[in-house]
Amino acid sequence: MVLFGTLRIRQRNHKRKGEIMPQEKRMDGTAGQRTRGAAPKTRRLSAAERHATLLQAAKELSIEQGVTALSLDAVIKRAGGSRRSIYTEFGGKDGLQSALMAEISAEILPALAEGTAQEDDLRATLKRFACNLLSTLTSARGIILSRIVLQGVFSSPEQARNFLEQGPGKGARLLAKWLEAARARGEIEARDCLAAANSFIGMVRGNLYLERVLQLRPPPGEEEIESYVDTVVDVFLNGLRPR
Amino acid sequence: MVLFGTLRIRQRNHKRKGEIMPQEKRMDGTAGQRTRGAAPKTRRLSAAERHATLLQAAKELSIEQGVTALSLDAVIKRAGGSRRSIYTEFGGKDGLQSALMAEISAEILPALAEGTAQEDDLRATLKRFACNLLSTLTSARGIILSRIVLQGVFSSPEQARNFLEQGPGKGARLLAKWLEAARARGEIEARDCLAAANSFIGMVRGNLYLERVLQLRPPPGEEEIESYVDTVVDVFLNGLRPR
DNA sequence: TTTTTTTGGTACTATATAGTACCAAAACAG
DNA sequence: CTGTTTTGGTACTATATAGTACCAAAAAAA
Repeated sequence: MVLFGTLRIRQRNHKRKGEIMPQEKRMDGTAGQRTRGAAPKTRRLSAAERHATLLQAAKELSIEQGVTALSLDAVIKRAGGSRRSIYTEFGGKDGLQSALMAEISAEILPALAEGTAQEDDLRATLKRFACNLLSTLTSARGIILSRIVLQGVFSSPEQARNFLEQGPGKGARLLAKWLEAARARGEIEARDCLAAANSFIGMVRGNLYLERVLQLRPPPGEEEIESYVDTVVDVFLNGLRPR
Repeated sequence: MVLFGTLRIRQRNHKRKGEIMPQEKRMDGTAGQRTRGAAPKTRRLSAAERHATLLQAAKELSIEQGVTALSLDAVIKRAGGSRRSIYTEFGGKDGLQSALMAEISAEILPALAEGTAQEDDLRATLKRFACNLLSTLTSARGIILSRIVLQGVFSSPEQARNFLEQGPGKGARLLAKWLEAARARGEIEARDCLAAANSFIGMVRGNLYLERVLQLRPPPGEEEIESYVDTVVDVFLNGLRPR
């Protein structure tokens, strides 16, 4: 029955190409007879609840189908509520995506550049840093964020720059400082500590990150990460040791 | 004659999704008055030429605006010819994208796993391999291919697997063989040569590849690549040297 | 040249989906 | 309880774009 109605409508919408804007546009009036606005049965949500629910639904859908496939209809269908709530809460699709990205960034980026140096143990410092980096990057959230950034390169290059700057870039600078301190103590030998830091981060990402972004494997377990990081740190530190 | 038959068939296969098929569909008739099929003025192209031209246009547009934004209208507009040629040549958008991907893969993937070992000089071998890998990966084509793969993860995971397998994966296996040989000669010390190879490749990719995929910088010059690779190889080989 | 086949160009259909309008019911204020 | 505001649900518009139909002109065949 309902289906019948929607089919009718669909057959009627020609007149594309932004044509002259027909007079008969009938922006309402006479609408009394129609059976619109049927039956709200669920409890009303608060603004904050709606906001969170919508974001959550968007996040899940992004994980499941990719960010490019994210449609407002799907978000509404999962989150409940009406299309309008997206517009009141986020201003539209762009706003929703920005909010999604901001939220995930806030969760992820700090973790990518996090770490405290243990003055007396560079190896332990590197290991902790690398484990944290790798597990964050390859986590489900890290992967969504990566994909959002990757797929949005053309529409918002600033976001891409920001991601790299605030994430791996910041991490590399932090790491470089530690390396410089170690060099000053004579523990390692290196020409360009920032370059070395970037290499290290690249080495840590290795294949795992690529495989994760390409959806070819589940997130690694803690042991897997630790074992891989052990090897990497060994090679790296051995490579930098004074001769 | 026969050919005619097949064309007809292709033109006729609509009615997807088994939809309701409205009565007034007016599958022609009365078309005599319309001024369709206006004035073809350009020379006709051969099938091979059309094929190549379309692919080239698709490639350029993918570079400029990203693969997800690729539209058939845009391709036709750039390549000339008619929409139909896409369907006769490639069968549709999916076919075009597959062809595009196949073409770029054929150009790129072999280069990612290319290299010849110089028995007597592991360092030089690694350097050549790394330079080649890095310049290929960060080239315009390498980046398009990466993006196609990245953006198509959900629609065609096999392509993603294939990319990783035939590209970096194959390269890592090749590299691992060289490392094993060097280990047998006592030049290096390593537990797991394949893991070491993967680390090395990750190190080579480093930040450059990420920056390129994110469209944050132009392709690196030869000197930049060589200088970076020098550092990486130094650290790596030093890290593996016997104690 | 005349006939047949192929193809460029265009019109058109079908569909997906972003965004808007609006009713009626729920929540809320008094 | 009564009137006002908010919001869920739906109808509807606008637009982009994949895919189809088909004419007429160009190329090829006869």
